[in-house]
Amino acid sequence: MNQKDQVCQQKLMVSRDALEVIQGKWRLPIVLALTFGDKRFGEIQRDIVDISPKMLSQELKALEENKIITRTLYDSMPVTVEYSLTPLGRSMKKMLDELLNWGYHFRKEILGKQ
Amino acid sequence: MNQKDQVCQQKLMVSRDALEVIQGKWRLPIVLALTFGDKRFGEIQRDIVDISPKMLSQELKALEENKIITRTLYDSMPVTVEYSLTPLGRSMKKMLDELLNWGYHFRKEILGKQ
DNA sequence: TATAGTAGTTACCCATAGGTAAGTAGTTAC
DNA sequence: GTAACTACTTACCTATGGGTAACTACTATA
Repeated sequence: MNQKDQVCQQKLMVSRDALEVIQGKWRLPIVLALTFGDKRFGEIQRDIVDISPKMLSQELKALEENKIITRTLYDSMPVTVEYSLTPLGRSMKKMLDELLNWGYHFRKEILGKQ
Repeated sequence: MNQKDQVCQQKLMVSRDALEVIQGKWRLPIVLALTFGDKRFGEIQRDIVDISPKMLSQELKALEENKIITRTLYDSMPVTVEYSLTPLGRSMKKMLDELLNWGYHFRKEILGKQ
């Protein structure tokens, strides 16, 4: 295996690890919503209008397990819970920005939106 | 709805469009492999060692439909087919780079690899 | 007492993403 | 004539991602 192939293999491995974390319909949207500031369960649900509480709860848990978000419970009445990005979560910003950049481009070029 | 919320909604829409194209286990790895140069069916299969011919064929078709790759048939003996990135496909490079950057970071921080 | 708001959970179902294994078709080389 | 190379296709199965609807638990307020 030559060096080019080795670099290719290495990148494929890394992309695999990364994809495992951000796979699915909802994780990136949730992280994206939290880049606009810490939010409560209900707020995220109002942002991402068609996510069900089941999926939101499930995906928040997965993101917390991967150290991308933090869950903070407040003993207010009624109880509120706030989700915020960890440093690792905030480190996704550039990636998200480039995803959005490409997304705008794709919408314009292929979908003809805007 | 204030301006911040509008920007958030807009970005969520765009991320959704983008995600629909790159969703799944194999599409980004395929695009990544092709950033190293045009490749034949069998070459991609050898790069991405655990992809089945069925999935590779199916995902190549999807990527072609979304104008991200091109399929070129050569009348050699035996017939060979080459896949290459379109300009739209090449425009994913920055996004892929940032995904990999984040992936390296994540591997180091959380998975403790390398 | 009932309604509404907080943040979920639970049970059930279905579509589809993806895996496995075998088959197709044409040509070349042994 | 059979194996091996090219590039797939087809049939079948299963795991899981995701949807829907209803329910839980606690408190405040009307």
